[in-house]
Amino acid sequence: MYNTFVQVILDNLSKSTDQIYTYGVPDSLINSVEEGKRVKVNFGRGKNIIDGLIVSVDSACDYPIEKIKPLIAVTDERPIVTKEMIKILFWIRERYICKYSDALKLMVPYETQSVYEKHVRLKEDKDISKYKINKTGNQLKVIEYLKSRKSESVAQLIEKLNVSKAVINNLIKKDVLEEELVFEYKDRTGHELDEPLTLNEDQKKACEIILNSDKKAFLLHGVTGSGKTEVYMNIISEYLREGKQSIMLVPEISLTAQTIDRFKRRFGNKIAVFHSKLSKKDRYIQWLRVYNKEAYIVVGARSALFAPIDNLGVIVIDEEHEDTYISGTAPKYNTVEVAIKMAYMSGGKVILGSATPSLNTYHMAMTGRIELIEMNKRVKEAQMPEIEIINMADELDKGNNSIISEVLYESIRKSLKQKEQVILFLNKRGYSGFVSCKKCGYTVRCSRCDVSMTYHLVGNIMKCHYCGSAKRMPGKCPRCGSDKIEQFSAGTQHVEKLINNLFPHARIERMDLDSMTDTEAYENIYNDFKNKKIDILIGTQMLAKGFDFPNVTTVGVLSADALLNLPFYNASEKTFQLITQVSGRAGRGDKIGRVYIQTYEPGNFIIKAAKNNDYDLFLRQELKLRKEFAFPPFINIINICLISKNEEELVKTAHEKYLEVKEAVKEMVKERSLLLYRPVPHNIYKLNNEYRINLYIKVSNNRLADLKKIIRTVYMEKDIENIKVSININTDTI
DNA sequence: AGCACGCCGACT
DNA sequence: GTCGGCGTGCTC
Repeated sequence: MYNTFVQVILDNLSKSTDQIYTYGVPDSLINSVEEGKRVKVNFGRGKNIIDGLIVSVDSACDYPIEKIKPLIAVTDERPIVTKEMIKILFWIRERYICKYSDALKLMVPYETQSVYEKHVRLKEDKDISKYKINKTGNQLKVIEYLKSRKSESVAQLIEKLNVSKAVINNLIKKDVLEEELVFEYKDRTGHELDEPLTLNEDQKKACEIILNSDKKAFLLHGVTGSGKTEVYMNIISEYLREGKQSIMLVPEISLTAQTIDRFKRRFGNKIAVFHSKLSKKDRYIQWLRVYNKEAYIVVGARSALFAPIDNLGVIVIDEEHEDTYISGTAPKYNTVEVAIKMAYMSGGKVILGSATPSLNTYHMAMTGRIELIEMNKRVKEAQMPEIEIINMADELDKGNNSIISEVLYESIRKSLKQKEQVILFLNKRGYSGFVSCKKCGYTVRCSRCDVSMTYHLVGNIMKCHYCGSAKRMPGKCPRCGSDKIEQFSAGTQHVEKLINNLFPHARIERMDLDSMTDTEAYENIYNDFKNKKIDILIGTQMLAKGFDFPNVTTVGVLSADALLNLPFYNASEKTFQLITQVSGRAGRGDKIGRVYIQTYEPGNFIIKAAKNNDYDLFLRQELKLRKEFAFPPFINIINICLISKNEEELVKTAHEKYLEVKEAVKEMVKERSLLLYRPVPHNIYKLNNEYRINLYIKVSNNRLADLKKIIRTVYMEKDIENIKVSININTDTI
């Protein structure tokens, strides 16, 4: 019946249909089928047509032939996904325990036919003069018009020559004209391009290593201002010279406008920018420009990693430690992981750049999986600001119980007096669940997991976010005996008001969007701050990126503790990165900036490491703790989050599923390669009218695959009614 | 996810 | 008798 079959991944199906399907290839399509092309097929009893992607073409099949349906159509003239990327697709499904269709979504574009315009042109091989034209002369008008140009859009012809569509259709029927679909993109031309800068020794060495080493992936560990961007651009232009396409990833487009501008000025219209805020049509236009090799450099956020490239040069991931590189929706992929996998599979290279590399990445460099390149010198000998640690317990002794210490207050006053600007950082919203001593900085932590425990009003107890173990809320500080041990509160809601009272004449703005959903609001504040219409800007970590203004002379972190005590195993790492980044906001110009970190725990190693810009201290200490308490990179931690509007059902299901897992992992627990904890409520138990329950499992590398199989059978084989399942591997952020 | 099949209660 | 309730199971 058929002699050719295709294996197809179908778009948009449920868990119970998460399989590869076989379709028969009718004779008419035999020459069109190829791996990586999209197809249209029938599926199920209905007549509805759905999209799929061919993942292999075979001459036989093992499915009962009478049940096999034919392909309806092949969508693409040439593959949109390479063979290597199909392998990556399969790898992503395994690695992140998701559906085929989840992984597929990353790689296929949202097609928008409207980017094509229908054009007509004269058929070259026809001798036009032979043709007899009917009396109106309209057809002649069209022919004359087209003689002087290659082609013209049908819409333009109708408008300019005042003819009807029928005239053109008749000419097509007579075979005088032929149709074509033309993709028009208006280039930003006429830009004068930047010349490459002369590289210093460090930069030259970095480029040489990257281009000549056998290694596939590199960590470029360079302090702020060491000139990493120039290295990226140099490598990219080397590959460009070879005709290879490259990917330049940035954490968030709107926060990295300067970097993108630099790339545009250097590479002009060889750049395609993948914006999260682009319209579907514009997004597709950019996609096509890359696919058609009109653009050679893709600049964008994490999703740009899957741009349609079949001759990869280099993938650059700038600020590789940023959380935005971990996808928030299924598949919850880690951009750094996928990029390295891609480099190993496709022949390209990966550069990970950061001043504060993530512990995982640095660990990979230590163990030789990737090559480490250090850049310690600044291009311009800019003065790094002095970081001052302020013990808030001393402030209390002095009788100052406001959220602003005396020194910070004085510094703000001085800045305002000199018409300079101030940035103040708050903790991430909503996290004040931990309990600490205002005298000595002691915090209640889980003795098993070493994360801060969260206070629960019911029962007056402290609970661990990971293992669920509980402690009685202490009446007095177990370390210093003080009764000033209480639930921490930074009073984030009132900060703006408090600052307003302290500095009534200052223009104060608050920026607390946690996600960049409202780009316009962000841009307004950014521009107002740039134009000095704002004196004091209060905000969360987002202010740590992109706010490079020379007029900022005071930067304050109101409470480092609120960060340090986030109930996550990587809270220390995130705090170190943030303080380092934050302090870079002060004194970007000639003026020397002042940075103040307020804390009840001035002796904490993270605070010390950040103050002294000592990555090594951070690294050694934090690795030791991760090893001792069994967290990544020494073990895998898998988080399964169940989400439902129906609390009762959720609690019941979470428990039932937990018991299923418990039974299945018995052996692994016995052989000590797996730790299964009980289901625990999510830190924000109720969000958007939904309840959330977490299950944490720690597992060693050699049993990871076995555990994943179990998780798939318990949670992914079929949909659980009214319950959403979200699986995260080795990531745990808010 | 759809869609059909199928096995039970109240209707012209 | 049969219309339709939605529980169950299959889709290359």
